[in-house]
Amino acid sequence: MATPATTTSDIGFATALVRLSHLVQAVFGEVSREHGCTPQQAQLLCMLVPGPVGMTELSRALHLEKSSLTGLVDRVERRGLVTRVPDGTDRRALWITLTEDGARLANATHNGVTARLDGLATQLPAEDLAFVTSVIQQLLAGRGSG
Amino acid sequence: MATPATTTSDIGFATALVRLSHLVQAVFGEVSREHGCTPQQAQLLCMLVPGPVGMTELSRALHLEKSSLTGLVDRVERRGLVTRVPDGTDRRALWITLTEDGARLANATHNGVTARLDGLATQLPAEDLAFVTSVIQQLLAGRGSG
DNA sequence: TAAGATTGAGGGATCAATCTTT
DNA sequence: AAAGATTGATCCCTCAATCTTA
Repeated sequence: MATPATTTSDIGFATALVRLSHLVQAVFGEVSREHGCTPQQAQLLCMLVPGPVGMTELSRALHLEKSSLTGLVDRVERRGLVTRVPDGTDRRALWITLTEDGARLANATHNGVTARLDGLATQLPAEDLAFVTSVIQQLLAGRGSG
Repeated sequence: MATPATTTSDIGFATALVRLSHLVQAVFGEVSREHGCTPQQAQLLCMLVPGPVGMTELSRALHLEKSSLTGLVDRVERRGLVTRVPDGTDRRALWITLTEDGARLANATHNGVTARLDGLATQLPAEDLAFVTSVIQQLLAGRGSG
């Protein structure tokens, strides 16, 4: 396990987390913009890759209020990336489904974000990378991973 | 250096970063709400603790467009947490200054967020914490630090 | 009553255009 | 023309209230 040289400005753990969070958000935003959509729209599309999902489950998965999701689906549907499909048995419920364009965009942005984030760690020894990933998982498990 | 037990669902580095980012954002939001403001307002106030700052420098520090900052300062000024002070020599420029209420809120939220994030790592051995912090710093240094 | 979804008000972000001062 | 700041249009979020269906 390599010991990284401590830089002159030694920031605390909390500050490091806040800055890292900003970096991740920035990467997500950049990649999405390159593909002509917003990061929120990209997140939504990626959730739909395995198959159609209902509004309620989507709002839980994306940690969004129902009303936020309504607006988000509105805009993404307007762009022709998803469609609202009525449920056969429950007339209240809707299934959000990817169009072909939506599926293409979902894959492109997911691959882009993953590549860019993994690319941040190319300088890092493989075992350090694995260790940090593992520690982060522990932190997430300690809370609701929210 | 302790080796954390690998959990059954072994997620990748990129996914770990995205989830961690969500967690940090959530903590920031919770603490700010407990203190009666939004996370963005809290961030702004914290920047002003050392002393008054100009609009242009603030927008750089917060990674915000000038227009976003105008609106943010508008709302925070309406709440009596900051004031716009004209520059003596340049009649275009403004200095954003904390009121007493603003300074109180800035300190309270900063301490709250730091405590909560540090609290996430209480289960972690001290040397693991230091190592992870150091690795994150390396990642940040590799880019523009977000 | 409860569940699924939408609407409306307000805070927050970007982008493009604008206005004043330098 | 360039710099400091604001305005307007659009997207995104929360919260509270509402409408329909179960």
